[in-house]
Amino acid sequence: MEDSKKIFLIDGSAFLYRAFHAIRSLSTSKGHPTNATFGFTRILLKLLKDNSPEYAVVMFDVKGPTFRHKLYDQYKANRPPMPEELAVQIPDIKRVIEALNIPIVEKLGFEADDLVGTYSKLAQEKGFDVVMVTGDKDFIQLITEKCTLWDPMKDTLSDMNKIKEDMGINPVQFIDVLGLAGDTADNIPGAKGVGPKTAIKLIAEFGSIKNLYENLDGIKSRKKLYENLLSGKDNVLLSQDLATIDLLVPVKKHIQDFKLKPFDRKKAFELFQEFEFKTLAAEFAQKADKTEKIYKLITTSKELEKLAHVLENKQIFAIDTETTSKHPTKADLVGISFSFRENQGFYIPISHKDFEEYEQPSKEEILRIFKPVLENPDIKKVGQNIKYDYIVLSRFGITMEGIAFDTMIASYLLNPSVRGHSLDKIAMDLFGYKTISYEEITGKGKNQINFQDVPISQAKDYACEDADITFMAYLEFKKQIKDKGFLNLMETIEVPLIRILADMEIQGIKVDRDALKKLSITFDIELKNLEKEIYLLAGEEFNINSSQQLGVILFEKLKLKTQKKTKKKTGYSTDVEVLTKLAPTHELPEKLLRYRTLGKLKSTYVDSLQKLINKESGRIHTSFNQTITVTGRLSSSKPNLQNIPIRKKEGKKIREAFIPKDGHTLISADYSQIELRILAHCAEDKILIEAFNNGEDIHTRTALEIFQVLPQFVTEDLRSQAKTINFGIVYGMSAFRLANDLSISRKMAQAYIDNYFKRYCGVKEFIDTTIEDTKKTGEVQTIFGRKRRLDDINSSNANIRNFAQRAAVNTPIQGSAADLIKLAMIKMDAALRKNSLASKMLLSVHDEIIFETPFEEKDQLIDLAKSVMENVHPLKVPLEVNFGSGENWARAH
DNA sequence: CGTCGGTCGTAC
DNA sequence: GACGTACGACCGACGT
Repeated sequence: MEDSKKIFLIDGSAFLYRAFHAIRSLSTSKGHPTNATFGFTRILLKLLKDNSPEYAVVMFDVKGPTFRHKLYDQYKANRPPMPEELAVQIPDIKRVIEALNIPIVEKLGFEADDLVGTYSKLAQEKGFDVVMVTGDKDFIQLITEKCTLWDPMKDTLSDMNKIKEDMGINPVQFIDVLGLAGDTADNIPGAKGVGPKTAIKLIAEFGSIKNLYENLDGIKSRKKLYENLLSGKDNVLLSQDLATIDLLVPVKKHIQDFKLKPFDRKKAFELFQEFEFKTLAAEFAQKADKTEKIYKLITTSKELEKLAHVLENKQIFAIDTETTSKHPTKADLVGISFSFRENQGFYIPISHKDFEEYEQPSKEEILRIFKPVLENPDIKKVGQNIKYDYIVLSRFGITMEGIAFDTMIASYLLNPSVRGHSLDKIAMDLFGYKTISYEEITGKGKNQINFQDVPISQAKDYACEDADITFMAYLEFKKQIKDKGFLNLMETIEVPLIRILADMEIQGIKVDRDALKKLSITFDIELKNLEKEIYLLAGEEFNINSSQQLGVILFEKLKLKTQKKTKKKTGYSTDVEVLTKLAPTHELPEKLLRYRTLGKLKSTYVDSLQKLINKESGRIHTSFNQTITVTGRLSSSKPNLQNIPIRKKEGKKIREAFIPKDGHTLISADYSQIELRILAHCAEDKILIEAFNNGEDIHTRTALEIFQVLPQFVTEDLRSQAKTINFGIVYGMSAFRLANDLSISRKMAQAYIDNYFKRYCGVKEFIDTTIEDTKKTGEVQTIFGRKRRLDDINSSNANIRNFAQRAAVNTPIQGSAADLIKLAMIKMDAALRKNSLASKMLLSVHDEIIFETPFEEKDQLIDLAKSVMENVHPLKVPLEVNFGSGENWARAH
């Protein structure tokens, strides 16, 4: 049996509105609204993807009077005009539909409904199965055995049976239902007092409006209804006519005209770029035109020497390495690619396993020919995440010099709020290129092969493209970085930092594996015991790590007092705050708190750290990420060494496992109150500046100011409260939160905050003007000109707006601190070299630098670091650095 | 079996 | 609703 053909009749007009309202706000960077276009496009693409229809057409209403207006001059009279924001998107939407090669039908004097009705009839006559795609219930009347109604947004399908079951009527009787009930949205009156429910009941009972009126006496007992129907008869008959979808619109196009053709991918891509639909654009992008590209494999000595010679005579070139691992500190070089001209690339295979028909140069030959160029500081290099290449080359025996630009960092500086600055993304953003993906070459998941096993010819295309696009992106980003005022930041901070971070990663930090092993065992024993106790107290075994299961135990089984819901309202919160509050009422919460603490330490630190000890070096080599945070801070991962515990007793044990190598000591240099000092500087607050200039204890000073007491009465408790407020101010803390943290009333908390701002009026003014300025410019910046856009600051949603306001205040402070410590690292590195010290910088933790120093260099290092770090950049207040040293990180801090 | 959002906890 | 910036372990829902 042959399947009959299917056609989708899409009610475009209904979807305009639904798409418009479903997505609250979306617009291009120029402010052109795109929410409806995006919503519409998404529905359309999903429909096409899920159903792969052979035939489809989109129907639209045409602006202007229809036959219904002639019938009834009040038709749709109460409907407000289409919002301007939506109206301007209609041409855009039609362009998208055209690019997708889907036919559009519209006709003056008729609504989309009538076109759907007419074509539905025509299609069924030709033996098609019809799917009407709409959210409009009026279409129910068109449902037949061969015609169904699908609402893609609710994903509900209505057919004959469903209507019969749900309403007890045949679909065609729905016209009469609408006649009785009317439709407020369309200003169709119907009968007074009769809504959809009553109307359905009546039609189910009487079959039709005609029959209802012929037998109206039958409902005389229901007086009100009877009277309403009687007096509203004219309206009902009119409404019935208005609700009837026209099946005989004189249309020109034939069903055959609705046979779909493939998308015009190029057109669609260009549209999606214009509308800034990044993901969609990426989907529709084309690969770069290979005929324009010249990608060459370089293998023979002659070719290698020629290439090296060409590179030597370039001002700058792009370099990219292919390796055996994503982690640079254990990656071995597999190949190198270069580019120094758009659309060109050269690939040197070095340690591919399968040579195919190619000869592969030896490591010695590569070193002999390329080491001089790569180590020449006068020949500049650009890369995409060139820190990675630097580390890999360093392991290969080449210390790259002359790093001049990094496209990943450029992309980040231009917009730090974007997540991810991969070359793929950059290629898409700048050139609309879809690059060959790593997975395309190596496969993914368990089938992924090592780059060493990638055939050389494929590796060549991939590697050359990366170098080529890096060079192209460099040319473009160089202009943008200069034009937008980031050149100084780039050249004096970010680029010099690359090599320093790389050296720190290469250096790594020593950990005492045995100490971690012992700790793991100790924790494990206590965890096992806690587990037993918890099961006993709970009366059953469950997964303690599942906050969901735990919530059920605590609040349903044991009926403990519920405290709060989780942030996303998915269930009971069981966080530390809740458990602490519950602790006095039951034994279980206490045990859970202990279990959580130990479990966290064991899984996140003790066990994970051991796995990341490098086999060659016996040390841990974190990755410092330079392009992650929105404020300009560095981040650290694999492992994150910026959140190693310190505050609690058990946590300290983990820090104790970080140790110096033989004959060395760990030295920690940390900026004291750097953020508050920056606040003092930016806000030019008299009291804050005075306090820092006098070397006062800032928390004591704040206590004195806001509690209005004499210095001798500032107790440790008051100082601690003031400390909370000092930190809170930088984060935009509310009275609510402060009250909670200090266990005081909200009123009291508000009074503290008011006092704070009264005394530190410069801070108050700084906060206000920062927010005002951000509203105007849409961005904030740090002392060194690092910028972050905060368009949300003008959001109509108070939550979103408040969030942006807090970020607006915090970012210049946190970001400036990041700038300062980065600069300090750069100057420190230079100072170590200049003084020929053997000390190494190992880590940077936001306001702290950790050094590994030979015993005999300790005093010299501290003197040097103190002078360099405290004088890194003049501010309106002095910078102060505290030092600690010891046989482990805990002692050093 | 991988992905992803949610929750929780660690740091500055 | 209510404190900024990160990373990551674990759970559980969901898709393949």
